[in-house]
Amino acid sequence: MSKETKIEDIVSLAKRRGFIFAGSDVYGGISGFYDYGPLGVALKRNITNLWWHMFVESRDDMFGIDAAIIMNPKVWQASGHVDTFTDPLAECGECKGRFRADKIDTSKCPNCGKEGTFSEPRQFNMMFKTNVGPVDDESSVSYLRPETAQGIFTNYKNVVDTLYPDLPFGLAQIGKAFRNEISPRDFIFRVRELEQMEIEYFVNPKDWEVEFEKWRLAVHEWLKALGLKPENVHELEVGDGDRAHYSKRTIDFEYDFPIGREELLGLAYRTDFDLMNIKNNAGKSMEYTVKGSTERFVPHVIEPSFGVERALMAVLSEAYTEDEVNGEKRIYLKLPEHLAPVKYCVSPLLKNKPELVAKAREVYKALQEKYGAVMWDDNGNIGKRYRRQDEIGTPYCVVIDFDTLEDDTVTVRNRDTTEQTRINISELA
RNA sequence: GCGAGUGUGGUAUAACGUUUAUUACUCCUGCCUUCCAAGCAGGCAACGCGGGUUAGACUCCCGCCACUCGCACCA
Repeated sequence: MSKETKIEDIVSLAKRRGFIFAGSDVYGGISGFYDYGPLGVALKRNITNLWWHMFVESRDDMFGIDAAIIMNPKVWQASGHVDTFTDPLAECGECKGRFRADKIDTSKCPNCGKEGTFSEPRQFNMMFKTNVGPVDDESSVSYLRPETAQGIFTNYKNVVDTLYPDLPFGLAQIGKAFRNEISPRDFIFRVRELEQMEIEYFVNPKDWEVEFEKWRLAVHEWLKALGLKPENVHELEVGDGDRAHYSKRTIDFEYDFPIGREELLGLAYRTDFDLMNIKNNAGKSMEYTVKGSTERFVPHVIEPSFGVERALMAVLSEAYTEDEVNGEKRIYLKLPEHLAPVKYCVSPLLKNKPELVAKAREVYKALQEKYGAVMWDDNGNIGKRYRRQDEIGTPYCVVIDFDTLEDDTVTVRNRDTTEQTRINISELA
């Protein structure tokens, strides 16, 4: 990321090149929702796929899950979300302070001391409400999940009953969550519909510190794989007063976004809080019996929680680069190859030479079959195509020229260095 | 949700109470082009939405929506 990169530059590029659009754009947009265009989907998928590969497919102790977005409302009562988020808040007309109407004497403002200035209490709940089934009353109310974690906890027993994995083991999930934020801000940083990649890692309580440390290191590996420079990543040890009540240790991983240093992901030790909240029909907690022993306990949980949009925004911020070539401004996305939405762009050097076009088509087809994410471009001149590909972060441009017809070699132009090398078609990859 | 500000093609912008709303880049078509946004010809494309004032509103007024910045919120 260039020092002076502004969020507007990224927003503008994201729209111009088909990465990210305002939600419902043609109708004037809707606050807190964004849509992904062709390039954005590709980039986002590359990120989530990388995560899934890294934390699920390549490990023996991790299992995937995909729970429904709408759950039994009891889930949100047990987790505390219903109570926590239905606070009636009243506002003082004098100092604009907001207070729990059920916790204070609303005849006098505890902040400025004015009397009789409070508004009627209003409900502020971050959960999106909906009704399940044809009846539209209190009995049918449920919520769009405000986090994916509960979908994992509620399936803990199902997984243990079916696979009975050794501890420690983890369940991973990628999915949407919804929060009715009062004021969504900063592009895709704070949104009302978001995607999370979450892991609940179940451990023997005596091992939590060791496992927590392993996860701390694993998180850094992940951030490295995203191409984020270590100097832009910061660990914030969340202090006693600031942690959620159930957490004994939390590290916020922050990133130097163009909007400032903000939270990118969280790593929390949640003790046995979540599993203790869930009881089976006999009122029993989710106990785990260590195989071949009589040791029984409710596992403790370490939760690495990743926001997809924030990862995406960090990747874009890190990759956005402006420099000068021949006195002209060049904008390019220095994306890691494995994240780039398009891996190769194939062009004939000249569009009006049928033999070049035919040969280029051949190469294009071959690469597309092998990699999928390949683009064809024969518009304008070659320099223009390079710049176009630069803006979407395509690492390599392959050009077919007259020599290709003779000896099957092509020019491969590197996005970051703009250097060109001549290689045989068979060596492409 | 509160306060302040801002809304013109995809992006960035100009002007104006009254002809067909300016310009650049992008984009599309054709010509040309033997490696970094060249050139020529043509083309698509905008006054956020609704109401009011007016003979006439992109321009003035009101409401809504969206965005930006503060506050608050971020369990």
